[in-house]
Amino acid sequence: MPPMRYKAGIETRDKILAATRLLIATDGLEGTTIKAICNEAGILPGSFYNLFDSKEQAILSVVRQAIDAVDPDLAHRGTDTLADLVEAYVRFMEEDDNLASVYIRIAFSGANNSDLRGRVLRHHQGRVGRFAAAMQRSAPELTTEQAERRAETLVSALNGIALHRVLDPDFDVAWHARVLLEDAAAVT
Amino acid sequence: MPPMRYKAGIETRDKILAATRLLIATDGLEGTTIKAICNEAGILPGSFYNLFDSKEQAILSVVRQAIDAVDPDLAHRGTDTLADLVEAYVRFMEEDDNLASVYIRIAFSGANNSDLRGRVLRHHQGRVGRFAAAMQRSAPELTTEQAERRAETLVSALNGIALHRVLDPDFDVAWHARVLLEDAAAVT
DNA sequence: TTCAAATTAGAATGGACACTCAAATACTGA
DNA sequence: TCAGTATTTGAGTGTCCATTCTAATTTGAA
Repeated sequence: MPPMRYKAGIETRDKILAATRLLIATDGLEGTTIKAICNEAGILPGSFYNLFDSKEQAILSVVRQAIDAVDPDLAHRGTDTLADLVEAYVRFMEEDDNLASVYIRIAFSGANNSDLRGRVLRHHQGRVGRFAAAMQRSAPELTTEQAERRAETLVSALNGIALHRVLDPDFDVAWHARVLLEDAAAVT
Repeated sequence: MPPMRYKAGIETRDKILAATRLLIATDGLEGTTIKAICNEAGILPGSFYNLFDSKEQAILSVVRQAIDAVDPDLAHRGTDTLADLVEAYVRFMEEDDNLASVYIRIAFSGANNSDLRGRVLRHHQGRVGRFAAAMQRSAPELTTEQAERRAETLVSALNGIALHRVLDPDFDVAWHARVLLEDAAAVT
């Protein structure tokens, strides 16, 4: 595995990642074979293995992209409202179409693979934490544990919405997400 | 494929279905191989193919069981409240553990297979319809379309909860489902 | 008890898959 | 231009999978 010194290698690597991303998003993990990736990228298996040690490695790269894209670092400021967080998720799903499908498909299809599972679970924890913090900011009477639990409800429900959209591209994510948000807000 | 006249055949068939159900629930579709099924059922491939035409057929049988179990025919009376429907779903998930996991895993992992996809989608439609009807019963000011949309939100969100539980068996489905229900009820 | 049919055993087949490798070609710094 | 390394090629390897087949065994009705 020579270390990509020439332009051609970098371009091929990008083509491979784009192909992998597209395939996971549209066909799921089981449809994402080396042959399919090479086909989509317009290369041959030898080239793939010149740049990646394994299929797993390419998939992990794409998953990392997806996880990074779910909540942009805006959220780190610690001043976002719940509405901001939900809106960011909705925007991600609408704009970063394929990456969003990757995120959802991996979170649940690939849940048996230990590497992927760990990565996704850790990310989910952080995500719930951020939602909980935002809830407490707007409703300080909630204990941390109460906020965590309600945040878990909301995040899981949002994932359900996102999941539905993977199956039905016309599903109006923005509308349904807003309903969940408003319902939750009306109570707290 | 001789037509199961003897007791032994029926027992073997049951063992195969139980093994398939367990494997889909715990390992997902990709872990459900003929070898694994035979292993779990304590038989050999020859016996499997004496009773089923294909692996697909066994899986479809299990999926049919799961779909039938999601909402027992109680719901057909057309007098259920939203709370009844949610409670029935929660009970299904808590009592029929493996079948519930099968339902969720198939709905999303197997979403590429045309046969499974059609079956699951059709079932989902009916399910949303029943939730919408219950909503309209308790809030007659809603138009049919409004009720349908809100029902879709709730059912998707519930599926998100159910999905989370497949990944984390300790997830408190009943509690989170109740939160969703109450939040939705508080608004309408 | 007997016999035809049901059931099981278990090796064998063919295809798809992830991955390897040696040879050919393309690139770029000197 | 040229040498040396990056990159591509495409056929090949071994493994695992679903499925098939034939011979053996078991069943139960008469």
